[in-house]
Amino acid sequence: MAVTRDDVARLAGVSPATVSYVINDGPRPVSEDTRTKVLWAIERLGYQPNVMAQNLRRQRTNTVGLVFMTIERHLTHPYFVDLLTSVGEECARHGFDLLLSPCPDRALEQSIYERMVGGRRVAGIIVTGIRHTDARIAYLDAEEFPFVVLGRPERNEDLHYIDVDGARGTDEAVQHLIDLGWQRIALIGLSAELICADDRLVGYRRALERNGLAYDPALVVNMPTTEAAGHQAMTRFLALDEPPDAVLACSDELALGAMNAAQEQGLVVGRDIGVIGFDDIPSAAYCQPPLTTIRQPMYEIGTRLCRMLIQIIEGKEPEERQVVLPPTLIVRESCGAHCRSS
Amino acid sequence: MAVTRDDVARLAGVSPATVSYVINDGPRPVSEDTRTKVLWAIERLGYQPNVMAQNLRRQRTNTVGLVFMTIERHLTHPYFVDLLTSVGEECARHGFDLLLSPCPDRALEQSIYERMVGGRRVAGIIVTGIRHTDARIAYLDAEEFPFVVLGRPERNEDLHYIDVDGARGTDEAVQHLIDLGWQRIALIGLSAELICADDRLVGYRRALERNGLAYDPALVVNMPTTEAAGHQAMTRFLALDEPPDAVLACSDELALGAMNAAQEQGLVVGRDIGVIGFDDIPSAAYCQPPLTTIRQPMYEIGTRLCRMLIQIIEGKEPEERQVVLPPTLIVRESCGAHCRSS
DNA sequence: TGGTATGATCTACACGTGTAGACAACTCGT
DNA sequence: ACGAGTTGTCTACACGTGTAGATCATACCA
Repeated sequence: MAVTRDDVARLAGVSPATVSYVINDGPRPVSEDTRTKVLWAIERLGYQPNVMAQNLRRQRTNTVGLVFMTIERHLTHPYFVDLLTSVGEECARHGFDLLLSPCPDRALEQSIYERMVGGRRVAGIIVTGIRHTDARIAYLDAEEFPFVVLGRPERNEDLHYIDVDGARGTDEAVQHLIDLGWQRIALIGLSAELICADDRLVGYRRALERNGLAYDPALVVNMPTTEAAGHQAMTRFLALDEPPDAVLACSDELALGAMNAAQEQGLVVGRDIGVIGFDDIPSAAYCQPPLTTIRQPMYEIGTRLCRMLIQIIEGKEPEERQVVLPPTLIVRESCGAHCRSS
Repeated sequence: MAVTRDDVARLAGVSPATVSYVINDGPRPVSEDTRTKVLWAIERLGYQPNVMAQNLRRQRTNTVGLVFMTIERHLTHPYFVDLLTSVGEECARHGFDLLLSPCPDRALEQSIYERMVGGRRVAGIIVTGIRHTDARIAYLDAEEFPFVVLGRPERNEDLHYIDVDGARGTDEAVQHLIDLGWQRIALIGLSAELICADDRLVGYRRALERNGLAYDPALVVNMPTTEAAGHQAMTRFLALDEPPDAVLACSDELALGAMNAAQEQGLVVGRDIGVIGFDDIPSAAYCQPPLTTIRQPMYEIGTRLCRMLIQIIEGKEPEERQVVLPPTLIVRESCGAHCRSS
């Protein structure tokens, strides 16, 4: 049987309450003398408070929940691992745990959230992959359950979120392509239901318009974030009567697939066609040619998002409520910067 | 205030115990009549049992723990996401949750496990990235805590694990390279502390020996699983007086980095130098040239591993105890199969 | 010196559930 | 018709903790 608070109290010659006061730096003061005795007994017995009992008593778990879609990938893999890492580390810093739930089917999504919330399995939730009129946000709002959002929901007045300015990212990327002399620029967008897909389309159109280029719907597609989808999109583009001479893909995985398709057709990426990705995953720097891409500070986002959530859980006013971070264009070779700028 | 079992009991006109018996299909029988009334009341009130109270009473959480190293990546990103997905889905099938803990520093590792085990935060643990004389396994064994292992620990008589036959994978890959006419084959291995690093070296040497090729230590390095490391290793190889004409990398990310380095030097991968990777991550099929690689059935491994663990947690004898799965060589173009077989 | 404020500690209970023990109603064989 | 067995239900407690209320010693002031 595991050692309990009562054992510690007995060994230290104090009451169980006093042990709790020491452990929690509790609501009552404890004399230095007693504290020492208790700490000694804790050490001696190797006592660790029973988390299940603490949770029941506090009516709260020190756990943060995160649901991730395993179909229609809404986050690229490396990007997602960065998020997990940063969120997990920030949790650990505050004595929190991270509960992860994959969602293999949209139909199960609601029940997964209800399970987390209704069963009080977690104290707060990080929501990702925001969609138009997202039922999850309505639900969490109605339940008055603590949550923060990765991305910018539509009705967001009193929500807590951190987002990357996707429009700015695509705008800068398109401008960069235009500056290099590309004329007919296609966009491989994200799944249309995602709000950030719109956002990125906005930047794309804005840059075209500013430069007096026409917007051609035939040059825009929406895809899940996979190499296969990128390959498919590029193949389709190249079969057009008037194919694009450059492509902006809304994820690096899409971009890798697109580059591959272009290369299959004998095109030299960077010379015959320009390609830019989004995210700056590790392999972007090591593909051939190295991929120009729009970096998102994912690690930092995860950290700040998690800190925000924990502050909400603990009833404090979070230091930051709504953050929009700028992305950074990382210029490598796939956009043609090295062939064409001379 | 949340609705409790007592509320349901009151509404249904039965005792709280009866409600529990219905919910758990409990240790006592319940009449069909009563069951209906209780289920109606549960439905009506939207009752969900309080997990914290259940945990305390049962002295067990329905939670599986997984620790992952965030330095010295021991798993490639896509590979790791597959593991998370499959483990998470299998957990959900059994009503379990998945607790994830990143470990940013080897020095913290022990305390992370102690936190999970000692605080009874989880009911069982999945251990990955097994090292020589691994303290974690000794610890979990000593605590008699339920755990399963991804990979094959050294002293494994009574352990539960699932592993991929890495030696067989590297053996087949080297044989394939030799069959294609490559003569001087280098190995970019994993971090030397990993047991599977040894395993793969064994297969590499076995294939060389069988074909009468000398083993040259200058052609073997150990690296963390990153593109940067692969790039560095290849650069070093190519600077040798007698550089290799083919390279087997123990992860696809290493292979991508290695291909990139070779291409920087003007070599055509598949013609001037053969490259084979390990894992078959999604981008392996979409890099240029497409990467020949050794596929590991990660999704299946995660599923079976998790099922094994849950059976152990529930006190059943697991259906399988020690499994070694064969990897599969996926031939694409980076090995030169398309140039040289004609 | 008596009264009061303060600090340190203890006793006792609630959190919501699972289930053992008690008990009542009902079945069945003799 | 009566005891024994079975079935269905209820009452009561334990799981280990956090903390409010009570208690007690000590310090301080008038």
